[in-house]
This record gives sequence, C-alpha cells and structure tokens, in this order.
Amino acid sequence: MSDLPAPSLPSDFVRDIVASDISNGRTPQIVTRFPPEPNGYLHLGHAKSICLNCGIALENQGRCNLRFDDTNPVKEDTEFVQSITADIRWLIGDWADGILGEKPVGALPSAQTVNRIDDFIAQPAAPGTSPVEPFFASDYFEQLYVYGEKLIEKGRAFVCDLTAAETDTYRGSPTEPGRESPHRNRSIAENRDLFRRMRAGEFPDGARTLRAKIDMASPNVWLRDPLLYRIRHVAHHHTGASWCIYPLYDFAHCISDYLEGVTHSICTLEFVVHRPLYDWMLESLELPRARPHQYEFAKLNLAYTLFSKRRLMRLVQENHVQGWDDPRLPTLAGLRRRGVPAVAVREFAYRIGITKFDSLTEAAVFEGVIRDDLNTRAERRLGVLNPLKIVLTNLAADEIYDCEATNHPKDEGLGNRPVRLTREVYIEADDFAEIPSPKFRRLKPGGSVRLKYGCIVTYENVVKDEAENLVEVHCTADLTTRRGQPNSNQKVKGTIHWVSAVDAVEAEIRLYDRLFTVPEPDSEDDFTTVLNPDSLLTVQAKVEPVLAEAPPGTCYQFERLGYFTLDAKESSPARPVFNRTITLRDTWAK
RNA sequence: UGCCUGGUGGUGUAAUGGUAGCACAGCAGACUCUGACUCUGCUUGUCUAGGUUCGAGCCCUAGCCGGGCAGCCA
Repeated sequence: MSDLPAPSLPSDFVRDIVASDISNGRTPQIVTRFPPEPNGYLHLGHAKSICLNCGIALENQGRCNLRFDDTNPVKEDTEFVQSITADIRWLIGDWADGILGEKPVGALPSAQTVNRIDDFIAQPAAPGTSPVEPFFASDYFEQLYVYGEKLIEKGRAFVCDLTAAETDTYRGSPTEPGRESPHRNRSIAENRDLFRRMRAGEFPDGARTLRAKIDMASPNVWLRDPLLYRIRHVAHHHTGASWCIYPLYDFAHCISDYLEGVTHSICTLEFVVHRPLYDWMLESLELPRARPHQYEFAKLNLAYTLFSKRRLMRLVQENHVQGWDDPRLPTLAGLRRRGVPAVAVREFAYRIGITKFDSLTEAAVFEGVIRDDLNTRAERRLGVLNPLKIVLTNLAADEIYDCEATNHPKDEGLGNRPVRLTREVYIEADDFAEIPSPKFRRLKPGGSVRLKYGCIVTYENVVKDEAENLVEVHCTADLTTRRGQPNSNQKVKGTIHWVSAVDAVEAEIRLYDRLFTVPEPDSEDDFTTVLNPDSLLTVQAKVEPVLAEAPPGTCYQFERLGYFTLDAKESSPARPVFNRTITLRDTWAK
C-alpha cells in the first residue's frame, strides 16, 4: 500500500454539479459511465476521465458503467475490448473496482412499462454475479432501431437518399446555412418502409441514411439534420452479421446513457456542440424516465508526449516504438510495463484537476507523483549501470566481509539483506573523477568515499592501459568503518553505490527517456521529425545477485540512480531485464 | 470572420461580492551511509479598458488572446 497522504476529497465544477443535483433531489442515485470505442489502447488522457467518472461514483455511492461505444464495425475489434478492460481493472483496482458497472454475460436490455409508456432498461449485474462483462452499445442495436422508428413516427426523422458527397454540400458551412434534402418531406409511411428495408439489407452501403429532421439553417452544424443510421454490410465484432445498418454516435450515445440510467454523462470539450443534439434526441423520444445530462471538461495535454489515437497508432505501426505497451508510450499498458503504479496515475489525475481550460501540464507533475509513491514503497538495491572496477588492495582475493544493507531507509519493517564486500568491486564510472570539479564529492585522487553499507575507501592510484585508458582504480579499505565496527560513524563527504565483482549479476537495463524532444509534438507538422533518438538506451549493468530472483513487475530503487522495474514480458532469472521507470531527482546534474 | 467555449505566478489549480491560497517547478539553506527523501525560507499571479459596489479574480459592457465545431468517426 502507498503511504501517500489520503487525498482530500477532490472538488471541481463537475462535482459541484453532481453535489447540487443530489441536494436538490434531481438525482438521488449517481450513475456515470466511461464509454471507450474499442479501436485503440487506453492512455493517460483516458485515465483522467476514468478517475473522474469512477471518482464521482465512488464519492456518492453510485456506479460507473464501463460501456464500449462500439457502433462502427469497420474500426473496432475485440483485441481492444480485451486490452481496454484489462487496463481499467488495473487502473481502478483496490480503489473503485466496487463501483464499476458491468452486466451478466450476454445480458440485453429488458422491456418495461413506466407511466404506461414502453421503456427499456439495461441493468448492471447484482453484486457477486459471475461471469460479468462490460456493457456494449451494440447490445442496444435492437432498442436503438425501435427508437429510430419512433422518431420516424413522430415525424422527426426521415430516410435520405443523398450520397455522402451530396450530404456534405447540402450541409453548408459554419457561416452559410445548409439546404434541405429533397427527401426530407417523405411521408411517415414511406420513411418507415424504407427504414425497415434498410435493416432488411435491400440497399447497398451508402445508398440511404436515416436522418433527424431538425434545422438546416441552424448556426450549429450538428443540428443540420444529422445522420442517425448508415448502411454498412460488414460484420461487427460483438453482434456478428446480425446488422447491416449501424447507428451513429449522436443517436446511439444519448440513448445508451438513458438505457443504463446514467445521470451524468461526462465527456470532453469537443462534444459541447453536440450537447443540443443529445438533448434534442432524448426530448424528442418523450422517454418516461429521467434523462441523462451531458457535461464537458478539458482533456489532458501533457508536455513531451501526445495522445491522439491516430498518432499513437502510427507510432506503433511504423515501429517508432515496439508495440502498444512500449514503456515510452503514455498508454496505460506502456506505463504499467514501465513500472508506473496505478495509484500514481490516480494521484496524477487528482492533482491536475478538472476544468474547461485547455492547458498543458508539465511532465514534472507526472514524474513527481511517480517518485512520491515509489519512494515510499520501493525497496532499495544496488546496481551499477556503467561499471568501473575498484581494487581494494589491502584485501586478499578470497577475503569476504558480510555487510548488512537496509531495504528501506524509512521503513524498518522491510528488513535488511546481506551484501558482500570483496577485494574487487564495481562502482559507477561517474562516481570517480581524475580531475574533479570543485564541488565533486565522490571518489577522486587523494580522497575518500564511503561504499554504501560497506566501508570507507581511500584512493591510492589509477591503473591505465597503453592507450592511457582508465582500467581500474586502486584503493585501500578501512574495515573499521563498517557497520557495527568502532569507526562506523566516521564521516566522509561522499557515499556511493557499488556491487561486489564476485557476486554481481549481469542485467539488461533499458533507460527510457521522453519520446519527443519538444513539449508539444502534437502541434508539429510531422511529429515523427521530433522523436527523441535517445528515448531508449540499453546498457548491461552489474546488479546485486538478489535482483535476479525478483518477481516480474516489482519495482526497486537502485540507490542514487532511480526506480527500475523488472520487465514483465521479457525478463527471466537467467537474463534479468529492468525498465527504468524514472530517475531520482538529480540536483547535482544541473 | 457564423456558433460554442475559455483566460488567476513558469506550470496546474483554489477562492462562488469580503485577507488571492495550494501543489509542482525554480532559488537559498538545514539534514543525510542515496547530491534522493525530509525540513526551513524565498521569488513570481487575477488578459486589457471602462462600469456597478463601501468593497470585484468573481457581477455588467466593450475589446484582446486561446481552444472547439462543417465524418455516412467517436
């Protein structure tokens, strides 16, 4: 568990609305939803939304439905359903998993009568039900179709025969009104007949659409008789070949929310212009239960990364990274593999807040929450990334001193472990300077330094090859400065990390850095031109032997270096692979 | 420039007509068997111009600047 301070309850304009809706009795029970389209992987931006929706549900003893918004069969795939579901479980595990709304496998909305009006409702699974699965908008295709006919009956929808290009032309532009479709005034009977035949598969793709009848002169282009259904003779990942007409977002989303009893439908700012349509649709249908309402917040922008689905897709497809779970990606799968704890992602979502202001969050905020959490929990180990051999000349080759290293400086409960001091050890090459800068307080000619958990060593001389390259450094060890020895409290300016040359295990370490060299790669003409060529550096390191047996996914702090997580995919005891999750803060490097 | 939105230190946010606060970053110092952590201190802000008011970041008017919208995507 994390020792992060229990966050005070978040407060923002959405939560203010929820609180007021509760206090004035509009929504006694709070239901939110997270509605991903299964056509990509979840990323940090989605995490912001999940934490908002789940957080609100959690704080109000409500529910947050996971619903796949899968109304476009040509783009969607079950691979994404699987990954998205797994990522959400990871993100909210031990926090909000209790309020996640899912349904019994295969369950469909049930018909009911409310105030003598036919109605449908999609209920979540009762607690303890097994097996369960997320909700799917595609489970509502039948109900959606019924509502489509209902709109026709009310004279608020019509079948249009315009081609896609014609529809575009007729729509006009933001500054010019559109023109009404020549098919706008078909009779209800003809519309009904045509819509049924659309469903029956009588027409080819694109031949006809179902459209709402609103206002072709509206200044809001989304109100200019928007499309409700299109014809697509393709199989759907969830409904198979059952349908050849598929509803569009503006029609499906609001009704899906209604069917699930959603009270607060929270989305990002680009949907503001769709809100009048959301409300128009539900009002037109004259539904018997309370209607959901849409609220919008600003999506996340994080410096030195990007979230656009298409661009993330391109990074993967063009092999700029190695898959959706590449640790350099801001995908939840990538972050998890990199070693970022879910609780840090949640804390990040909390710290950045929720507003309608289009902001750019500094990378330091995200890095900060990761360090905060890992610092409190990660056990300490010693590892040397760029080894330099030190020979302790006053020790014999077979001399071994057992030293005790503490696993965590602030948490004694995590215990100790043995490390062995031997005649030859490796230290970080950076921790020795033949010509040191003035404030350098590591090993240097004429100086002494402490080997952490070991003893103080004093410089003797350097050994070089014929080409004047540094081969090794000779020192003498003062064994009386070890723990438990009389001079253990002796002070030296510097303390450095090290590993015994006898015990050290080879490990591959992947040093990750930001993927892009500019704060806003998304605003670049071609974001591939600003990829950081050094976003991944692989080194062969010398690490403590206990690290070879570490469980995959465990994160350790390599003292004075950073946090490293055993790669869950490619590591093995015979060949450990560590991903650098994040460096330690380094005020010296500046 | 049609419609919709939004502008508070370097960054992200709070203050809902009554002392502009918090976090991150930065700087300085203390502590340190991690140049980490922790602790202390400091610098820096209400887009502009008018108006209402005893009092305006908040309300009103005008302007300036930013973001979004014209998929049979979501």
